[in-house]
Amino acid sequence: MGRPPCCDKVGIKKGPWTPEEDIILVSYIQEHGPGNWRSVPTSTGLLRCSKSCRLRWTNYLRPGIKRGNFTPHEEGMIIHLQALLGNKWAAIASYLPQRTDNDIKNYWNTHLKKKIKKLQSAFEPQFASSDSSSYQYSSKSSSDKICNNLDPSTHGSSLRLNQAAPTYASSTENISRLLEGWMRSSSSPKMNASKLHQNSSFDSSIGSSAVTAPLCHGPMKAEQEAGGGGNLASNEELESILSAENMNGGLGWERQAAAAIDDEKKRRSETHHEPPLAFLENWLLGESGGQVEEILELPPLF
DNA sequence: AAAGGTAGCAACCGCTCGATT
DNA sequence: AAATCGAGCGGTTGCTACCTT
Repeated sequence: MGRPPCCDKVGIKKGPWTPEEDIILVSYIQEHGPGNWRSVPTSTGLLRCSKSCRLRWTNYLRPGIKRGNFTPHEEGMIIHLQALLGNKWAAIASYLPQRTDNDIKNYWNTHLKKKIKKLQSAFEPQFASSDSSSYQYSSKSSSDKICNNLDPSTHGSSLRLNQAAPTYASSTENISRLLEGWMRSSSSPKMNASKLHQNSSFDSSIGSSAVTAPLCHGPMKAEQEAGGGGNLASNEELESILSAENMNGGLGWERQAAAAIDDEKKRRSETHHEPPLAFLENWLLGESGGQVEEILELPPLF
């Protein structure tokens, strides 16, 4: 069945959003809450299509979004998750609650993909023929090498890893102040998202956003998105993985992760199944079990 | 100082899916 | 059952700032 475009494209403005448009959009959402995007252009007078309004909100204006440099730990998480999930940016974003899938995707394409390719060719000649867009661990030692060498502080990368935030972002920070009322109640991202989620006027969009997914639905949402249910391991497999992981008690977080990766590699080589994401969830989250602020405070893996 | 090249990122495009009418 | 809508997703594009020559 054919579906008409979200807008008739006549008289629709495209390109970068101006601060004035942002203010109009934020003001409208403050009053009505996000959702019913189709009515936003007509209600606000914005010459934008509904989809553009929604994207602007979810990728840029929505409260709780962290902008600017990615931390080494965030880099590490993205690399690990991309290795296991592939280009499932929304699923990856669900583990990095302050980042949008678009941000992560851009960061991967512009920074990490090159970085990994470079390291692959430098440390593992056998990597050279592989596609860096789907980086896989070939061995614990190689992953360790990569891990160690991804730390921007330990190698003189010419990449502009710490580029300042765009100047436009600073102008939208003013707009973000409009949202202070939402944010003031708590300084914790989890609390912010939770409180927002509790706010009935925002339930519809915030509750369904990828960024808040682990807060509202737990990482299983990412699991469902990435695996679609079809790639999940059986209960028996999960139990064996989890019990094997429990035997690693007392190891450091990084060693546990490496050990878990090793175990999973072995399991995958034996079963040729896709990774059960509960395994990933388990070693990423450890005991925190979805507590995002704890994830973010984990020691840098890279 | 100027021109050309490059990198980074915001935004768009096209598609799918689930819910609703 | 079909049509429509809202939302989500991944890939791609185009603008702009920065870098190099």
